[in-house]
Amino acid sequence: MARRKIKHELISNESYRKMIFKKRKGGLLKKIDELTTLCGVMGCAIIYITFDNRPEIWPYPTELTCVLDMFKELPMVRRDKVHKGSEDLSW
Amino acid sequence: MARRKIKHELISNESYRKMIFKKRKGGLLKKIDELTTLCGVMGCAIIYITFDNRPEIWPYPTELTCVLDMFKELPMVRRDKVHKGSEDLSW
DNA sequence: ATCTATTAATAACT
DNA sequence: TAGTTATTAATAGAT
Repeated sequence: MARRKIKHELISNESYRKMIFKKRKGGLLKKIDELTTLCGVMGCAIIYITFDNRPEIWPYPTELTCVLDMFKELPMVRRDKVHKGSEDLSW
Repeated sequence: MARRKIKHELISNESYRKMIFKKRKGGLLKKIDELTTLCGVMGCAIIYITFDNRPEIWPYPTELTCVLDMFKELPMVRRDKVHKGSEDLSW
């Protein structure tokens, strides 16, 4: 969505990759904010940043805690479905 | 981004809200897929869908497990920072 | 479920 | 490194 299309593959140049990450990170956060606000759902994104070995969570730590707590409280049979992988990726 | 702008607030009509959710869910999944592929990071989105009481996780359950395991393995001092909320939402 | 007019996101440039 | 612009991508409303 810009001057040119970008190939759907790992960006080999590290500084360019980090620049793109920083830009798209903001865009993703905005999308999550919009989805949760418009549709009345709670949610977050968790990204594990391989190149500097730290995770990042959006939009809010409080929101994350809430969502993760719900995940922990799921009946085990449902969690198993997640861990084993279901076709449509949801229950 | 369409025929008209949409207000950044909860959509009151339930059937319309669900339609928008379904559409934007796909868009968000694509954005996550692009970010993780282009930038070489692992990540997922967790959305807790209030209206039918079930969570949904993208992109892959295996990916989720991996990311959540990393979260669990963080030193407690770092997890505390998340739970209490830091200004820039990352470590 | 598909289409399309329009807005939004963003790759390259500065 | 932050801001601008040409262009592609996402999507609201319609079909």
